[in-house]
Amino acid sequence: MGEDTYKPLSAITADDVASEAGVSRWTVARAFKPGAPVSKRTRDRVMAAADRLGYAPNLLAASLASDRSGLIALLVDDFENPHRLVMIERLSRSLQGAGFVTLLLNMTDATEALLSASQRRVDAAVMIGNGYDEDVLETALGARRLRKLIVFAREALNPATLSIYCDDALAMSEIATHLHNRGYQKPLFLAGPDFRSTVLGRKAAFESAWSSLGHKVPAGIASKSYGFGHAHAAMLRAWNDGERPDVVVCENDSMAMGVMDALRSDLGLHVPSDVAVTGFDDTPTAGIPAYGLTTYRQPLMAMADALTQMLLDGSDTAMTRIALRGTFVARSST
Amino acid sequence: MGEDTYKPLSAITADDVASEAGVSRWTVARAFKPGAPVSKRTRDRVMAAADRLGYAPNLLAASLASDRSGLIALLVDDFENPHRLVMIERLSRSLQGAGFVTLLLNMTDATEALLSASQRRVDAAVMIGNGYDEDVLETALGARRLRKLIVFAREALNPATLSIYCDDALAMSEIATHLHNRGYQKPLFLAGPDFRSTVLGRKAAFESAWSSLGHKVPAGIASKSYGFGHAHAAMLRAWNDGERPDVVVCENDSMAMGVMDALRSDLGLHVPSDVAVTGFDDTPTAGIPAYGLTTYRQPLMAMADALTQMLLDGSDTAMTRIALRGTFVARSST
DNA sequence: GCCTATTCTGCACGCGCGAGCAGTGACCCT
DNA sequence: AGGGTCACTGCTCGCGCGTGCAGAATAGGC
Repeated sequence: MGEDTYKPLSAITADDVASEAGVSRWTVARAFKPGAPVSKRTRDRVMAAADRLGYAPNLLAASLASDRSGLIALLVDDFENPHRLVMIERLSRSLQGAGFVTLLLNMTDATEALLSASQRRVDAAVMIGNGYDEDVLETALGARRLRKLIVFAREALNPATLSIYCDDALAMSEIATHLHNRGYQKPLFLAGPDFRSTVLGRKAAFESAWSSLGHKVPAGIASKSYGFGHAHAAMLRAWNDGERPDVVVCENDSMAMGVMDALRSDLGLHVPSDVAVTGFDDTPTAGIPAYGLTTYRQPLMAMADALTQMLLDGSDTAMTRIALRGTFVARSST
Repeated sequence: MGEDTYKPLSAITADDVASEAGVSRWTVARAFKPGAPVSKRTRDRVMAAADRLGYAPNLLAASLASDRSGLIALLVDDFENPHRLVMIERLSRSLQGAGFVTLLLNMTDATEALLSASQRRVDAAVMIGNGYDEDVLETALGARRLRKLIVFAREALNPATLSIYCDDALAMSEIATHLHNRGYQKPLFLAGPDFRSTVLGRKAAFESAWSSLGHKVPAGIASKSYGFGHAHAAMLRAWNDGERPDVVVCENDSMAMGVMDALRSDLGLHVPSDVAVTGFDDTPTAGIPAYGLTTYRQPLMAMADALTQMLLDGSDTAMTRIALRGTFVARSST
């Protein structure tokens, strides 16, 4: 049979292949299932027939019948942050490698996105964001319908919620030590709008690390968003308010770059000689000569793989949180 | 009934709601379908019952029965390019607004990704990339199984393939005119590895526009990828080979930034006084003071909406290609 | 108050496949 | 050769819902 005998795939079912190969529908299914009890001879015959007809199993029907969809929802907010792209890429790659497929949900409304995910019967939902309120994870409309729910790249407040993240305490301690060794005295912490930062997050981690090096508690300001522009504005405001740090420690790279531009272009200062800057994430642009940002790289691939592994094992009962160590990256901004 | 009567969603079906509301299963379905013939009274009763039980329709089963999944596959490659994130965001937002949901496929192998999409019975597949060979779109294993296939942000070679893209001819003509007016004489076009650029793409468009302004055909070089690093290297190589342009016209912003860094940090030149640079896309970082890149913004939101509209109408027979006009953005790099 | 026109509502059937059991045949041992 | 064992194959039922039609209920007209 030539290629022209292909029907639209939607019309070809396991039954067609079965009669083409002279076996039953269930044998066809077995042929397509690795490790199923079929003789090599029939499997070959089935596969040949399937090939001839251009058959591929309908995963929708399979999901319905088996109650496992192989779909993983990624609920993402803050698309302004270029780092999101890296996360998404790592996750989708790791998941695809394990036979999962990624449902990308633009999370303007977390509850709605969770509902949408549950209606598609995803095997798990992964939260990637800082703008959502964690309470929705516990409401019925939110997450109770979901099989599994994982908070990614952020430590969940609720100890019962699974989360996979970069160890901020370790990270900030490395940054603090670095700054201490370089002789900086007056750090200013620039946090995002997320109140969590002051409880669990990087701000708290930095403060604790800096204090334990024998310094007094550093000053801190907050930006209206995690983006470049608001950080830029926040830096200018702080400077005009008389804040005179010798290093600005930022909660992420986007903000750090906003700060650097404010310092250099608007205030005419030099980085790092007048004021140094650190970031977090090691965004692609952080490494370019124009910035040379000292930052901290999250172990994204390891985090993604940990997630995939967790989904494969179903080892959700064992651990509820996985904190991984990243790598400190020193560049010319400090 | 309190919240505690919620069962895992997977256990609640339309039947449960039906008996709770004292109607038949099909009436429940109608209540959830806008515009279906149900009396307001019963619809309200059904919705109340559904609410009490925490019911939401199983979209997997619905897809199987109706043969429309509401899934749109996004096949993406080149995650290095931060511009991809913007595209993905616009698309997912526009599609979600129309009730679709996005399947994100990391396209390392286009054929495999297309197969995966077809097995999930997506309503359409959208190709976003420059690294794939368009031939796969016509093979049986590739696209013939797909209901609809749209090439996004690139003009399809095959005239029968639907595509939605920014009008490169217009764009390059605006850029060329701008450069001409500023008095530049010796542009160098930096293309990506994609051979298409020389036929349909931006390179051809720029050459034609530049020539029609009375100049001779500009010089051109190619980079090994669309990324920052290779563009950086390509620029240095060209310079060492004696190339002395007064402006470098790049196929995208990432490359343009690579070129700027090569010019400034490695060759000690000034932009734009020694050599000017233009990009394409208006990436978030293009606007920051450190670059101030003159570039061209694709009308992404309009492109995304055009796609959504096309999917809603099913107006695929009417048009096969939609070229939209973007906006030229002049900054300090020229 | 009865008949028709119009809503509504209920139902048989099917979407394509998976789980788990029941059967068929082959192969081996005594 | 007969009985048992194991490898393989077929099959019944069901996943949850949509489609199209037939039957029931309601409204309107005289």
